[in-house]
This record gives sequence, structure tokens and C-alpha cells, in this order.
Amino acid sequence: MHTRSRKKRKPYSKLQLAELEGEFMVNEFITRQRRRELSDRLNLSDQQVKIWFQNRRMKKKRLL
Amino acid sequence: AVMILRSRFLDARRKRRNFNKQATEILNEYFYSHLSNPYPSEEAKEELAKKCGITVSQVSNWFGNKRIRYKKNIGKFQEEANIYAAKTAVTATN
DNA sequence: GTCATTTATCATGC
DNA sequence: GCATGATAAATGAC
Repeated sequence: MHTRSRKKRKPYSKLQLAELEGEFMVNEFITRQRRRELSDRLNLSDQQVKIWFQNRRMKKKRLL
Repeated sequence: AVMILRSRFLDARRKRRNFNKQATEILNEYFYSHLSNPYPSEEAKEELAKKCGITVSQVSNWFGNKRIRYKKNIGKFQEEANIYAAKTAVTATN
């Protein structure tokens, strides 16, 4: 009936965050290939990893 | 490892302090007098921030929280809404 | 891509 | 014990 509602926000695990932060230190702009590998390894969707990097760059800017 | 500690340390800035009554008063006055469109422009945010003695980001946070919490429970804010509606009505006649 | 949001969650105040 | 401010996922405009 209703157009599928917005996906509920779900906090990531410490392991997932540690891996994402580690990759962010290597390069703030992840490539499509590495993104796919990382998302597969962390059980996250490709879109989620992409969004995480976007939000992470915004966070970095905010902390300056 | 270092990153974890650093992130946890920086999250300590999450220590929260309530705004003073005067600031809350100013923010609520704006919110309830723009209830049909409670989205202050960047200029309006800067003005509010200056008046309240807080940052523009804090103004944005306040409106973000206020909008969602008001929408989720209008009944709980009804009394507050009436108070500020009356207040702005009085100031408008002066 | 950035960036202002929405929403849920977190951490603290009282 | 909730109220409140700040942050973390998720969406959408541009």
C-alpha cells in the first residue's frame, strides 16, 4: 500500500566502524572496486558504504 | 587503536549543557511564529545564534530536534504553542 | 560529489 | 525517569 517507508537508521558495529575508519585513513574517497570489496566483507550494501564515506567527510569538515 | 581512543575522546564534546532560558525563549518564539514553515534561512540562523549566544550549528540542531519532536507529539507541545502564540500576538499589538 | 534535512540513538542534566 | 542537545544513518535537492 504505502510507498515503502524510509529505512530505519541502524547503528553500525564497532568492527564495521573500525574497518571503515581504517579505509578512510587510507583514502577519503573510496573507489568503486574497494567499496564493493569492503561492503561485501562488512555485510553492508554498496550504497551504505558510499553514504558512510560521504557522511564521514562531512564529519571531518565539521570537526575542523 | 589510536583512532578508537581519539574518537572516544572527541565524543566527550558530546557533553551537553542546556541553553539558558532566554535563549530557549528566543528560539521558541521564532519556531511558533513560523510554525507553517519552521525553516530559518542561513541569515536568520546567524541572527538567532547571535541573540542566543550560541553557534549556528547549535541553532540548526535545535530546530532539527524541535521540528521532529513537535511533529511526533503535537499534543505535548500544545500548551507551549499557545503560550508563545499569545506572546507574539501581544508583541504584535505593541 | 556537497550539504541541509530527517530520524533514531546516544549521553547527559536534573 | 524523561527532557534536551549532539551525533550517527539515511534521504533528497542540486
